[in-house]
Formats: sequence, C-alpha cells, structure tokens
Amino acid sequence: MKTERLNVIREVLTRTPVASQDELRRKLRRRGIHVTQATLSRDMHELRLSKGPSGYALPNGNGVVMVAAAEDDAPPSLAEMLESLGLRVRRAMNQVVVRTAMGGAQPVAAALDREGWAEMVGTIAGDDTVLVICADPKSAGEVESRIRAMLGA
Amino acid sequence: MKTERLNVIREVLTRTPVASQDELRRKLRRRGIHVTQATLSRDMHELRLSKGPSGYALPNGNGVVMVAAAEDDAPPSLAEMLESLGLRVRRAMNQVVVRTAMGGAQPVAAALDREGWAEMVGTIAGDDTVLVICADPKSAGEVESRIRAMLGA
DNA sequence: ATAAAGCTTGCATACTTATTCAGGTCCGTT
DNA sequence: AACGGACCTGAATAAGTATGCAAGCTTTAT
Repeated sequence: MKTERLNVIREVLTRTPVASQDELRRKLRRRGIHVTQATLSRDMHELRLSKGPSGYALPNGNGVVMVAAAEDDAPPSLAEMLESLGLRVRRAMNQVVVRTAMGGAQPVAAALDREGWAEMVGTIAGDDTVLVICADPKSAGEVESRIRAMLGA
Repeated sequence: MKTERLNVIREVLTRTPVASQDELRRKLRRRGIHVTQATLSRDMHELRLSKGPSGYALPNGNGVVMVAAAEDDAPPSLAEMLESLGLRVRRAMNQVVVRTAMGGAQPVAAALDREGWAEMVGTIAGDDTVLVICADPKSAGEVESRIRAMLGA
C-alpha cells in the first residue's frame, strides 16, 4: 500500500541520512517494501522532500501540518492527523509511543486528547514523539491497535 | 572570477526561482557570466544549496552574508553529546531517565533517536530531562548501562 | 627565471532523478 | 458481465547533476 510506504519513508528519513533514491530503495527493501526508483521519485515529489548536501530532508514541520490543516475548518480528526503525520506505533507495558513526522507530535497528542478514550490516562508530546500513558498493559494494547488501524488505513 | 560568480548566483536565487543548473546557466549568461553546467554543479555544492519542489534554495533562510559561518554540519555523536551535556541516569521499570544540563535534553534525545537502538521504543525530551521508553525492564537496564558507560568515560 | 604546487574550468561521461508509456487493479455504473 | 475511469506501478528513457581528467593560470619556493 502506498500510504504505508510513504510513512515508512518519512520514518527512514528521520532516522538515517539518505543520499539517493536508490539508497532509499535498498533500505526499504530490507523492511520488506520492494519498489523501483521510479516509484520513489514520485513519492519524493508527493512528500515535497528537498535534497541538500546532507541528503534528503522532510519539509519543515509546520509545512506538513499546514497541508493537513488547510483543507477543513474544523479541527482535523485523529484519523486524518495520523494519516498525514503518523509514522509508527509501539507499545511497552502500559505505555504507547507514537512516532510522527518532525513537529507532528503536539497536534497528534492534542487530537488524541480530544478523542477522550477512557483507556488513556494522559499524553505527553515532544517534537516527533507522543507518549501515551494508559491505565494498564491491556488498555495500552487496545489503544495501540486502535491507532495502528488508523495508520494502516 | 569565482567569488563574484558565487555572489551573483546567491542574488539570482533570492530573486527568481531556479529549477535546474542549466536554467541558472542561461540566467547568468544574460548577466555576462558564461560558465558550463559542470562549474555550476561545483558552485552549488560549495554554496551548500538544497533543491526542493520549488527549485534551488540557499541554506539557513536566505542570508547573502553568512556563508562562511556554517561549517560543522554533521550532528554530534551520542557519546560527544553525553560527554558534554549528560549528568546522570536512572531507571524505573521499563523507563530510563537521563538528566542533562539545562537545555540539553532535546539534543540528547535526538542523538539517542539517531542511534536507533532496538530496545528503545521512543524518547521524549523536556528542558533538562530525557525520558526513554524501553520495551521492558530488561531492555531498560541494557540501555541504562550503555548510556552510563558513555557518561563514565 | 624555472619549477612545483594549487586553483579553477571545460569536456566527456558516469551517475541520479523525472517522465513517458503501457499495462494492472479497484470501484462504481450500465 | 462488461465498460469506463481513477490510481498505482514498472520498464525504458529523457532530463538533470556530479566527477575524472587534462589544460591553463596564479602563487610560492628554489
């Protein structure tokens, strides 16, 4: 699925420097995603990446946010938020960690708060990471899969 | 002369969008500067330009002045980071808390993220405290001692 | 002055990225 | 079921960028 691939690309770029599309292609292949350079070129364009001396870079945080927010007037739904900013979810005991595009953590946390799920005790957001504290491991698992579903969409 | 040409390039870029080196070559020619694409490629590298969806862009906003300033571009290693900013580490269940000098939490967290250790689920940074979420208590112990080793150095 | 070393550049060419074209797939309609 | 349209993708290739090499210039040392 394309959306999933774009998310993985965002994540790879935030974690490791990528000098060329072919290098990115190889890194994606190791994660089980197999596409050609042509497809990546299109993805790069869609993500509005820029290529500088230190490799590819994601557009500035607020840019990403604006793209998602400019459409509607109502506050964006959590699903929309995750669709455009979410990268991956992991769970550890009673906590869920959501990685987002740079600058995406605050809005995602706000959207999660707005959701008001009973299992969530609270959220904390940095620049690109949201920490969700749940009542217990079971609740965390529930929250994790709910978020994962929205990402996978 | 090369220096003069670099200045003109900076000026042209701030005034008009440039999509390719060949386009830039034509624009320079109209100003009496005649060089080949190969030379421009070298100039672009020297100016540390980046190419995005809207053409070439100067680094750091768009200053025509401070070009010699940016030298050390590579992000410092985690070890260097901890050496200068780290204070102490403590663990609690599956979490590791790293205290840093004031203002040091963000960069330390970023360096930890870059490290990409599998045991780490995510990090969140405040002003002087980094919270590292690990998969479980055992992983946290592993991460703790690794960080402690870098500190102790 | 001559030699050696260091820059800067053009040419040709290797390498990287964008695009065209030709299928596929998935839906909704007829 | 067949059709039509909107996407998505790979293969091939065009377009764009980087680089090895050699030539010409300038500076420094002999």
